[in-house]
Amino acid sequence: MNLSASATELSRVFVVDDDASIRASLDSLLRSVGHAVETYGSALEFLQNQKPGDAACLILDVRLPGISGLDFQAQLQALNIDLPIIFMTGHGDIPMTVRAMKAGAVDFLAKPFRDQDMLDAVAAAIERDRKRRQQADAVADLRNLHAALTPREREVMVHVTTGLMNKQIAHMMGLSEITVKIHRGNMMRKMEAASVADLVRMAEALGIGEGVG
Amino acid sequence: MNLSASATELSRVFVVDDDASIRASLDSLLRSVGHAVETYGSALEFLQNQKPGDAACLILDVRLPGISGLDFQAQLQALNIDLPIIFMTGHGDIPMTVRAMKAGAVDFLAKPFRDQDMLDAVAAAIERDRKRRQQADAVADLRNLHAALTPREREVMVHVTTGLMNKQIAHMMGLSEITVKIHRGNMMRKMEAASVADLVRMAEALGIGEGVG
DNA sequence: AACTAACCTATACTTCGGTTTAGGAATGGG
DNA sequence: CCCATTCCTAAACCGAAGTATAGGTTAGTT
Repeated sequence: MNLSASATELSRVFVVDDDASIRASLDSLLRSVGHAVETYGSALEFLQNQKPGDAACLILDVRLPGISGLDFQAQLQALNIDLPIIFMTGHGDIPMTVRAMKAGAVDFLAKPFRDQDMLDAVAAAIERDRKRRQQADAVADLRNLHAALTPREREVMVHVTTGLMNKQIAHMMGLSEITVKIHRGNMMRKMEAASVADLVRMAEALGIGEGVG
Repeated sequence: MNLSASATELSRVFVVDDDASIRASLDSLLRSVGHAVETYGSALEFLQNQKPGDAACLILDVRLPGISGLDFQAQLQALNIDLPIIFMTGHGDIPMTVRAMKAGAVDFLAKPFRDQDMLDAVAAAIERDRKRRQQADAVADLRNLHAALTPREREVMVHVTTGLMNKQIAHMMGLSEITVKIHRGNMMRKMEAASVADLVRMAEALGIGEGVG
C-alpha cells in the first residue's frame, strides 16, 4: 500500500469540536484523503497536546465549551501559535465571519457544509502552513547565524547593509579602518554571505536596518 | 473655515448602491467626518467616472443592478483597479462574506449597521489605500529610473544584484571587464543608487532577480 | 552627410575591499 | 593562574571597484 499517495508530504489536521459525531465524520473524511487527524472535544484539550513538525491546520467550531472559537483564535495568536484555522459554525452570523476572516482564518464554513468544501479549505490551509513553515525555517537559520555574531560584528553588519564604506563605518564606531575590515570579514564568513547583495537580502529577511522601500 | 480639520490628508469615498436613500445617508455621514464623497447608482456609472489621486475606498452593495458586487470586485481586480472595498448587504450569507473577505475586502457590513462601524471601516480602508499608494508611488519612481537604462545596463544590474563580480559578469556577457565597469557605473548613476545595498533593495522592490529568499 | 545613442575596448591611476601575519589588552570561567 | 573570547591595531599585500581619457563601431535620425 502506498501510504503517501495523496499526501506527498505529511499533513496533520487538528479538529476541535464538542460534538463527537462531527469529530468522527471529519476524522473519517480527512483520513480518506491521506491527512493525519487528531480530534479534541475542547480548546484546552487541544492546547495540552503539542503539535509536531508536520504542516498542519486547525478546524474549529466557533462555539466551544468554555471559550468562543474566535477568542481561542486570538489566544493562539497571543501564544505565538500560528496555525491556519478553518471555522465551522451552526449559527454563525456575518459579523462573526468578518471578525474571523480579518483575524486571518483560512475559511469559515456554515454547517452543514459539503465535504468537498471542507477538503478544499483544508488543502488551502495545509498549503499555507507549508509555505509559512518553509519561510520560518529559512529565517530561523538566518537567526542562528546572526546570533553567533559578536556585538561588534552585528554592528558592522548593520552599517554594511546600509551601504556605508569601511572608512565611514570606522569613523562612526570610533575604530580604525582595518579593525572594521576584520569584523566585516568575520561577519561575512559567519553569516555565510558570499556577497554584499546576499547580506542585504539576509538583513531584510531578519528585519534589520531597512533603507529604500 | 478649516476645510482639512478632521481629514489631515484628502480622502475620497465612492459609494455604489442602487438605493438613493442609502446613498444620501452615507453621503451625509461620511461628509460629516471630512471625507469627500461620490455616489453612484450602479457599477457602470462608477466605472465611467475616473478616480483622482486621493487616498480612496469604495463602499459597495453586494446586490447591484446588473452585476453582483462580488463579481464587480473581481472585475475591478482584473482591470487592475486596486481600491479597498467595504461591502454592505441586506440579505448576505456566510459564503458570500467569506468570498468577499478572501478576495481582499476590508469589511463586510450587514444592513442595518451602526454609523460608527461604517466610519471605522472607511478609516481602515482609507489608511490601507494610503499605504498602498505610498508604496506604489515609490515603486513607480524606481520603474522610471529603471526604464531609462540601456539593455546592457539593465543586464549588468541583474548580475550586480545577484552578487557577481565584474570579472564574472564580463565573462557571462562575453565582454571585457572594463566595459562592465562602464555599464555598471552608468547604471548606478541612472538608478541613483549610492551603494550596492541600495541597488539590491531597489531590485527587490522592482521584483528583479531574487536570490536568498 | 552629420548627428546621436548605444555599444565596446584600452591604458593609467585611485580608492576600496579583503586576507594574512603579528601582535596587545580586557573579560570571565575553569 | 591559565585559557578562550572578544576586542583593537599595524604592516604588507593583492585583487576588485571605480573613474577619467581616448578611441573605435554600428544603427537609426535628421
